[in-house]
Amino acid sequence: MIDNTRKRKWDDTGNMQNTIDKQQKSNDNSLNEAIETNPYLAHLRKPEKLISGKTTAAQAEKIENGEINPFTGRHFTQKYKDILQKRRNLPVHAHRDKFLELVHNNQMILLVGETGSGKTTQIPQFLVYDEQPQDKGKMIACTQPRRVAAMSVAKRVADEMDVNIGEEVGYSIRFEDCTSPKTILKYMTDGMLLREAMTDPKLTRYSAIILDEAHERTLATDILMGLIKKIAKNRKDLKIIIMSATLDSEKFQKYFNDAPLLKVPGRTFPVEIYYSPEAERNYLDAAIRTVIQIHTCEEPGDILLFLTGEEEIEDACRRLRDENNSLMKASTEIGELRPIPLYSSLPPALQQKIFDDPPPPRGPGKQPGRKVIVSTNIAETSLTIDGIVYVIDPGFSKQKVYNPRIRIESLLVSPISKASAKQRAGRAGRTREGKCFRLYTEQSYIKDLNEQTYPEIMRSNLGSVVLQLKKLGIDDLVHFDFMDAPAPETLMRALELLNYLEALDDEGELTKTGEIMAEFPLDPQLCKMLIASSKYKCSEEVLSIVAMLSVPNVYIRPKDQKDRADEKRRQFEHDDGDHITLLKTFQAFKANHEDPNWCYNNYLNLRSLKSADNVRIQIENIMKRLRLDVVKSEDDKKFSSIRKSLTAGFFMQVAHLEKSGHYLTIKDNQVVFIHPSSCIMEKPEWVVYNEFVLTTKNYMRTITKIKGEWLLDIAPQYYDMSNFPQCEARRALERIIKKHKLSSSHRRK
DNA sequence: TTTAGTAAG
Repeated sequence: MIDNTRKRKWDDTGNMQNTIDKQQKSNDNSLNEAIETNPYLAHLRKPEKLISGKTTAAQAEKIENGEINPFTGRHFTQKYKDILQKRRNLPVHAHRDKFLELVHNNQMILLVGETGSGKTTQIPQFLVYDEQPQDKGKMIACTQPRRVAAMSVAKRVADEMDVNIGEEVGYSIRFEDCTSPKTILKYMTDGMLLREAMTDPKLTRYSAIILDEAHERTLATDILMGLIKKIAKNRKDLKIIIMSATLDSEKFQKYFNDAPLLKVPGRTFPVEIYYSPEAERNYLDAAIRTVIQIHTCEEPGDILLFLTGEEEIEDACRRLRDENNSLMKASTEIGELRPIPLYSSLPPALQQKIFDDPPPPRGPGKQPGRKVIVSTNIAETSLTIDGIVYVIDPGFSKQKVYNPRIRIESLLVSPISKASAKQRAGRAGRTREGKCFRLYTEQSYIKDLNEQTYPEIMRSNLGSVVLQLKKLGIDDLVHFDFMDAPAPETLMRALELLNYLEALDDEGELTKTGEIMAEFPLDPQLCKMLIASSKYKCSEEVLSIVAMLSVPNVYIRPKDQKDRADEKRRQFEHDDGDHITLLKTFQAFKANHEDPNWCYNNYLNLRSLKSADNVRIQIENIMKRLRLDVVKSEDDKKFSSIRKSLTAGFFMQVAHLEKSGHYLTIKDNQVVFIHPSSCIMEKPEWVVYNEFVLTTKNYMRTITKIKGEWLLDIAPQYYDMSNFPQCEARRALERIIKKHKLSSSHRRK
């Protein structure tokens, strides 16, 4: 078979005479010469060697343009060659030499590349050709904030490099390690790299680390930045590249010791911004009005409307459907307006609808229809939708806030930042020129919006983070080099929690228990509960409960079928409380062989349950590795053992029933109520709760009844009467102590 | 008598 491409190649490098001349030069070298020049012998060629850390774009491109894949020794495929041409058109390609020059002369560099610049796929490859990590037995890591991104980019880059995914190019995310000893380029979630740092504190297996999407400032990215900065001092051979879309470059440069900054333009279309002339009283009304205006007056093109939450989104969709019905009745010309909701808890099949084609015109020559996607800020970063031409931005989103004084994380509808507003507007310019309607005044944009959203580390409970940092060997948290330091009070709260859980001793040193706890990808309270369950011999059951507590709510309750859903849920309920209900639900799911129909009929979220199953397997493996007993409890003691384990982890989240009939939380005496979703109907004297939610009232959600004496037995360090405020709970506990002393002295007699 | 922005380990 004559292969056309090879034939052409022969003619191109052509020059048969030249080849023959060369072959005649020296008999000794003739074989080598032939291998070098004869394309039919190309597979015998040794790939041209690049010198690590000293390559130029031209040298690297020559190899990329060649016939043999330097990483596998195989012939490049036609598919590779096709993709290569497209890669060369990416904006980042024009900056390859500049990038290499910066990498050669600096340990750390910052790279800002707008959407469509190709930075996430190309920069790691530029580095692979330059670093030659395989010769050093090392890898290059590129982190992503999200699992899907790590996975899909890795697959794309494996194609681009003409290798099999999981071999030279791989990825590593929770539940899936798709790498091999051959791997030289590894995409991974930022959290995963942080996990690796716990066993390999200097990250010795990497010769270069790329932190991508740094502007998102996830908890893990922030910690990694501090950590890597520290590692860099002791590992001069480690290259570090911080990449992001829009980045507060001055702040980043200052933090990274004035590292040089490379800017790469993106490939997007201009978006025209329109502001409201005056402040809107009700942004939801204004948003719906704007949708209708666009639909009736503007050119074809889909709309993306940002709202704050599920309920608001469903409500807006309903109203838009009504509006559409009246419009269609009023005119036969106008196209259909089809609202599509989008938020994370929506079942995947419904999420897919955002990619459907817009509705067709209602007849020949009539106006086409239009999709309007009504979304949370999931569409701001996590999901990109092509075909959006109009964006409506009311300027709000739900954001997590943490109040260390009352130790509560809650969600609050808050104004977005300028960075967020720009990101939202950008969503209109992905396919062609677009428009963004901001439902606030320009004045308000300039004066009221913060430049950047507060990073997560400043808005979160840091229990887990502090445990991880301790495990990473960071002893002095107060002086750890955070880009933005969390509030001292937040750190104090975390240290206090870990001390009470006996993960840290009074000097703040990690204890043996703390070492074990840090191994689990769970909140400290859940870790403690698991460890205790081994002692109380019910770890099989507690494992399931922990897994169920670490996934999104499994109980589905559609607005129009509440009663039926509640009735179905009742079959799993147990008098001891909601934790046991979770256990029974999970057990029923397994007993029914994870059947999707069974889930559907019982109003259970299949996705959540499957994910609980995955978590459970992972946690069980960690327990076995740490030699913690995984045992099934004896039936007669089962539920009290489980409740004792719960108490061992959550003794700081206890409420006591007062004579008034209200619950007060322990020590800080907040009035709290049992969440209406709880299966507990009568009011037990003592309850532990999993979380505290602040809505119309202060609610405890997912609660279980316990006994006062357990608190004294299991957590004497917290229930120390010499350090306990006066209150009914204290008096109740003192009565228990007295009774116990009495009965034990009776026994002694 | 009623919540859930997003993501990660």
